[in-house]
Amino acid sequence: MPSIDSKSLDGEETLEPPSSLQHLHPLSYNSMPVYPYTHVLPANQQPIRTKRRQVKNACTHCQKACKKCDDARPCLRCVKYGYSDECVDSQRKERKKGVKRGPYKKRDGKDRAACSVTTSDSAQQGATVVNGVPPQAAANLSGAYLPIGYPPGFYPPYPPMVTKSPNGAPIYPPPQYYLAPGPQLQPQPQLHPHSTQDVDPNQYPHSQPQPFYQPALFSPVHYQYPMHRQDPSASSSTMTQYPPYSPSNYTKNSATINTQAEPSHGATNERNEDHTLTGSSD
DNA sequence: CCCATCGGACTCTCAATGCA
DNA sequence: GCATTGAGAGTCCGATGGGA
Repeated sequence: MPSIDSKSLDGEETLEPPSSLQHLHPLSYNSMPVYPYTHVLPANQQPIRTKRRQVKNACTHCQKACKKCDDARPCLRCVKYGYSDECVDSQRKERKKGVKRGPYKKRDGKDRAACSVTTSDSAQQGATVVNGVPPQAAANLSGAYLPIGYPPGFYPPYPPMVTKSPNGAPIYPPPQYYLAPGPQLQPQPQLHPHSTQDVDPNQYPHSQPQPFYQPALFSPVHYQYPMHRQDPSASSSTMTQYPPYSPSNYTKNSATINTQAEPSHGATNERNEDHTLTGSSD
């Protein structure tokens, strides 16, 4: 029985795909890809560390345990530990208002120049953001260190343009890539991390990155490749509003996810969340 | 090996502030 | 009105220790 790699849950190591799959995708387990994709950087350009990414709202269990959560409910950690039913967003305190802040310090020109194209955070991390594109993505745009399978320009703007609808749900731009089925692999028995029975549709939706690196565990047996839309603006001239997450939006077979159709969730996605390649746009 | 705990570094959010 | 700033609030890394 395969189990969810606890390291990838708590130790933040990314799931290592089978060696034969390592060229396919380097995403971390939880749909929150870490950029830059350090495995494609030359050794002398390996960043000290990548920027940590946070979910908007950790569930109560992860919050209490100070462990990494994810946007799905139940989150992976709660699924693993059997807290699926209790996996709910933690309450956030209202931000204080009316706090006086005093006059702002003016940054000198040198500082401004030093981070003219960086965020304060990325400057801290030594990661330069160029025109809204993460550093490695920028390199990819120029054709350098492009991971196999990623066409130039595959990466979305960083952060992605996300606006909010009147009801507060985030609105994402239409994806410019979709996933095309790749070559069929050896058929594998349908497995689920927690059951040999049918997957409970209320369980964690395993529709996100699995096809890229754990086909043996999750099936389908097709790899998928990101393909550029012929005409993104023609396919959807407006921003796409994502419905709130609902387990019914998922199926146990991620091959059935129509990555060109209305995305299945994303209402809780971070503003600067990278897009995954599985079409759920989070 | 797995899990719980937790200090503190890190990240994100957004009201206050400043400027055109 | 919009951009910038920076403090508050929250996340979660990583070390540590206990139990099976």
